[in-house]
Amino acid sequence: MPRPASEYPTELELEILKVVWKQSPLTVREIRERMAKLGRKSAHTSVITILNIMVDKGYLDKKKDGKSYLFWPIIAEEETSQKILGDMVTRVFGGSARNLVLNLIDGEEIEEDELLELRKLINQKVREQRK
Amino acid sequence: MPRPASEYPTELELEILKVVWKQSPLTVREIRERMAKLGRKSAHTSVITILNIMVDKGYLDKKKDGKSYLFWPIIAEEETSQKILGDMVTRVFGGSARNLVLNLIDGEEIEEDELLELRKLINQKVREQRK
DNA sequence: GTTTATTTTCTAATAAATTCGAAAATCATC
DNA sequence: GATGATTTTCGAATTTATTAGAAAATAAAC
Repeated sequence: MPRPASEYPTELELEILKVVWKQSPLTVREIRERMAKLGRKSAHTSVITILNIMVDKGYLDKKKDGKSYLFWPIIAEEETSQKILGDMVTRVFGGSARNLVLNLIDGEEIEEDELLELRKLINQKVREQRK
Repeated sequence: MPRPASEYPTELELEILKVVWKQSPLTVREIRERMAKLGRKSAHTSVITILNIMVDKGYLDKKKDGKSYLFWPIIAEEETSQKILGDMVTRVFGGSARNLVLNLIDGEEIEEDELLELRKLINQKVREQRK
């Protein structure tokens, strides 16, 4: 038994999702154009193939519109991100969200103003939970 | 042109790295035993194959010891986590570490005491940066 | 209604990731 | 130095992820 299928969108699928999360429904042509603009150039048929796989996987839905199809997402961005992130917490950080954030603020990824904003957000969250 | 090779350890490679980060050097047999204990049962030859790939990729080094080889990591856990995490910030959260943490604390992943500890850690980091 | 442009369907190829068996090599032991 | 146990080498198979061309379908335009 080789590699199991990913439980969440693959890299390419995520790029497509980002496009349709921003605006939808879109035709294949429109999705392809937006992907190209983001630096990912694929043949028209390649895009169709992936889109149909994504429909099969339950990430997108489609309906005929004249000669072509319209596609739109049926999974939400926030939940998808959460799933990917949750998997990373488990796999990379041994299940500890704390360790993830620790690693994040130890890297160079994050600036002081972002840190201050995070502190504010955490305070809000703590207050919310206490209600 | 299909999928490009991953820039950081794959899922299985990461499992093996976790084993050798914990203790090393180890023989194939020992690595295999520890993986089995963690729920990942593979044939002896499968483990060898992966280990040699990991040596090729520069994740591990090995040296002969009697009839068998000893393996140990030559990449650090923290840097590896940072790389994976950084890629996720880019790909999933549009480059915003802030958005990642926001998503994390909005999920159910995190308890109040962890939140409080995070706030403490952020305060420490802010103070450090100001020095 | 035939030509033309666009779109989809169908088929297939390629590389990465993962898997492992048969055979060869190695070392210990008798 | 033959026997046996363990280990590695070598070759190959399988599935996912990604890619795209040839042919067929569709709608528009003349």
